[in-house]
Amino acid sequence: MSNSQLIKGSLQTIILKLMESHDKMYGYEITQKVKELTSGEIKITEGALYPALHKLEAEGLLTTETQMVDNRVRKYYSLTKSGQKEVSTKIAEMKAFLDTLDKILLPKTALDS
Amino acid sequence: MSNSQLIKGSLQTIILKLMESHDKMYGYEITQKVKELTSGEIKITEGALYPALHKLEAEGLLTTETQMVDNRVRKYYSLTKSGQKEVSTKIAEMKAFLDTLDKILLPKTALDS
DNA sequence: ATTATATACATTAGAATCTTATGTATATAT
DNA sequence: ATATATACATAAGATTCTAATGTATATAAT
Repeated sequence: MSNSQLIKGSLQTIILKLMESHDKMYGYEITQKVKELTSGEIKITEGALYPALHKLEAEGLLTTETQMVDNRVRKYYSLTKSGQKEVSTKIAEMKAFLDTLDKILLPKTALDS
Repeated sequence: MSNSQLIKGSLQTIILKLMESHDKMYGYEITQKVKELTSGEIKITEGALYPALHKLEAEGLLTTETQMVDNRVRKYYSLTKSGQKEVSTKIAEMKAFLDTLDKILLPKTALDS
């Protein structure tokens, strides 16, 4: 993510969640999809993306298959069974954390607006 | 934060936001307040807290005054003018990021529940 | 008496995750 | 000939965290 270093650690969750609605995706496609979905507000850099993909593969959450398309290599990633479970876990963890964070960040006068 | 390493970079925002509703706070007090507000779900470790406080002070967002209480040293932190402005900025940035994140993490069938 | 816990500060080693820069290679548009 | 897009990847350095350690006082428990 090239912009806000505000929140680190969300990249894995983003990747896994995207995979949930796409049978397979390759790295470059992920960067473009995220840019498209967020109107350019989140830009995933290669230096963050590829290590994250390699790690998710090493952890058994993603598998790969390489294809040649237009004389260029594409490495497609897909969710494994384990990966499918992990998506739900990671999303739940993030929601829980954000709910907890709200307890601090929301003004006590929570009935505003 | 002892639990989720999911979200790094939110500690500064947490500290500044807490300061907004407390004229002055000392380090240990912050750890207890956060634990209390989040029912023990977020535990700030000293290794994260003190460097963060020192950095915020170095950036001119916090000032300090030391007091002796019960024969123990307490270092009180307060928001500077600059710090007061920065709270709003940081909160706005975090909200913006979370809104953007939702574009990816929320299922397309956004009308669900 | 001694040990554990609470209060209160702080630093350090190591891990994890990011940015920025660089590298290789093909294809297309200017 | 150059820039941009597509497509992979690594490496140096920065930042931010955890876990461990250190110092010191006060109090509660055994």
